[in-house]
Amino acid sequence: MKRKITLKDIARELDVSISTVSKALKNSEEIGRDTKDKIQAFAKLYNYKPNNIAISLKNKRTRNIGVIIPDIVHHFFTTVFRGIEHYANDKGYNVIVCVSDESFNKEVINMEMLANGSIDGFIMALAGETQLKNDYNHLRVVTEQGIPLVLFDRVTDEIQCDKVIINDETAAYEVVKKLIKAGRKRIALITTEGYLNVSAKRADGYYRALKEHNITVDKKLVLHLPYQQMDETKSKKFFKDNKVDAVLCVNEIFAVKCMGIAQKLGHRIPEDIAFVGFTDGILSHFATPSLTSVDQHGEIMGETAAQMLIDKIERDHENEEEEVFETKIITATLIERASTPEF
Amino acid sequence: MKRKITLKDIARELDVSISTVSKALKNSEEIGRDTKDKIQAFAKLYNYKPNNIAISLKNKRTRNIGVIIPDIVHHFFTTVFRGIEHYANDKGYNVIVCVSDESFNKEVINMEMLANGSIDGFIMALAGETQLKNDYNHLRVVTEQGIPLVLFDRVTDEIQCDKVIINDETAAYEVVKKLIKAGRKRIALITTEGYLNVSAKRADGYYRALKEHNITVDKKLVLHLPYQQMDETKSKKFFKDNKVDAVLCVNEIFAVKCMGIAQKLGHRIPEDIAFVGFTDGILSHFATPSLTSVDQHGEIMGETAAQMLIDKIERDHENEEEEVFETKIITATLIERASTPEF
DNA sequence: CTCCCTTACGAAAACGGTTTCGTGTTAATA
DNA sequence: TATTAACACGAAACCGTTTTCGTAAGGGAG
Repeated sequence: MKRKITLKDIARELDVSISTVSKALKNSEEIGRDTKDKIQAFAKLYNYKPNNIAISLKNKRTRNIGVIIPDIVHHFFTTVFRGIEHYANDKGYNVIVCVSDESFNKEVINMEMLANGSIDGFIMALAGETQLKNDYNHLRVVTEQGIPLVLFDRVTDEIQCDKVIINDETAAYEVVKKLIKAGRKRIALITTEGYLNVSAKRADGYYRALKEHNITVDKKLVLHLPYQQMDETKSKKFFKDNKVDAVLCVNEIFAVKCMGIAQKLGHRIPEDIAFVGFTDGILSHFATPSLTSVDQHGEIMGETAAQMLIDKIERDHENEEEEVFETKIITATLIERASTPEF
Repeated sequence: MKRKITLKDIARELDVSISTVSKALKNSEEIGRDTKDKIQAFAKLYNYKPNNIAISLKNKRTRNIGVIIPDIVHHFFTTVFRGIEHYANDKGYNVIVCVSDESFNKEVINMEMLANGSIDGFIMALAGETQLKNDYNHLRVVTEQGIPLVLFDRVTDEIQCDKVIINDETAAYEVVKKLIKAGRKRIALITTEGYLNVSAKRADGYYRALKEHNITVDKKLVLHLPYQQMDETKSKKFFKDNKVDAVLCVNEIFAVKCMGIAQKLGHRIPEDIAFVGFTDGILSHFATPSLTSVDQHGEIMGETAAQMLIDKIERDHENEEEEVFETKIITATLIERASTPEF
């Protein structure tokens, strides 16, 4: 087993000082041609690579960024992650991922683990539980320590930091407007239980569109389902009890599942009921009929978040000017497929 | 901005030595009650947390593990990742993820980046290109340095290390056997182009089942499609040209897409054609009809891999006994749904 | 009073680098 | 020949810990 070789090893073998070796490997002008050649050849021969940890300690920079997301087996979050990973890798950063499983405690523990020197900055989407508790102390602690933080998608106004979100409210508004223009009168909203920032915003857009077109909101047409799982009986009852001609769902699972239920009840899609979902994932493509869906451009969100974070990390080292925080808004786009009439 | 406090800061403030502070915070018997109380109180007040990087440097252990996978927007890999992350987190390890994008070069670069001290061990699934090139030198370099490595799913016999795989061959064999028992005569195989270890094994199982039941293999019934995307015209032609009554697909995308094509051509599923896919993901649940699929138990694979790796990492520190490598085989199970007749 | 053993703490090396500054040698210049 | 600048390199501090070893002070025994 060949243990890794260090500067000290090279110095000893070649009978020079450690500083000389260090400089020679950085091709410093300070070192003579012959000595440099000798050292560089030796280093290459023995495949010398500097130890990242030692460099991190010295520079107080790890070139790692920490990503904390609620779930990883989830199309949108993995898409964002891909964007982050690509951008970060390009810039020479590695990504440490922690999954909060929507749990407040896990989120706190993960942040504390990483905040003690392991990373140069955080990118995260808040756990559902955190949003519910409305407790962001762990975020505050981290930012006060001067660790850059970028929130995406699941954000909060309580914390001053960079943010990347999509125009959820407007996107929902536009979709509902299109449905109204297409002649739909009884438009349902299927959303999550509990408090999720993004669901609430999508609902806002839904309400605004209805109001603007003088459609009175029928509370019966808003169905709340448990997050990330389906309550089959509840949704079946919903479609039996209510006459609807269009449905906006805050995610694609709800949409696809409800399309199935509606179809079984004899409704034709999109003739009788039009369906639109959020999160343009794999399900939307392959559903029957294929689902018209709001594309959140996760990869772009990820890239944007990573760019904002790395900018801040690298600027941090130059000066200590007043902090300015930005919120970037990604524009969602509607991907039209077979579950809606042509708009 | 409160910068992080160090041992040195505490020592200075309380007018004791750094060593005393270090020992006091570890509750060492060496330090007097009063001094310990004083130091511990101060540390708590100022929220002292040791710097991970410094500890890593000192201990030559990072408590990070590196995971390199071909893709992250991919149900199976994220499932495995979830298993890894959960187990690792439980044991106090963090996970650094790199995505090779199926590229040999990226895989090599990522490994080199991480191998220089950033991680204590690797868990990886080989990139498609790596399997094609059959070049595993980067893996060899790493293992020779004494860095533990666990391969999963996409493995190779060329490298001696721990491995976790599923019984792909047997699983495919069993499926095809069931289809034959159910009276199907013309069973097709839809697999990937190029060289993917797992696809090859699944094909082996397919051939073995046919042979054992004296069904002559019809090369026309084996369709090769480009990986992770669909060649629509090619597959449409396939179903027009060939009369088949069952199809085994090496992934669920192929299966769901081909079901759609077959249905459009007027075939009933499962009466005319039965479909079985590999990778029991979200698509299998929501397809119409829902897809009978081989569950690869990704989460268990991930946990198993993480357990093997961490065992090895932590054993490494105890003794330098002869290395023993294991290959653990996870048993895949068939999830029967509506795309097959009842077996 | 001396000797020795605890007790309680500090000095220093080590982990593997980077970087500042000092210095001996040589050659050019006055 | 004396002065000096350029060159080439080394010593040492530093990043934040851990850990070994040394030692001063104090108390008890003889």
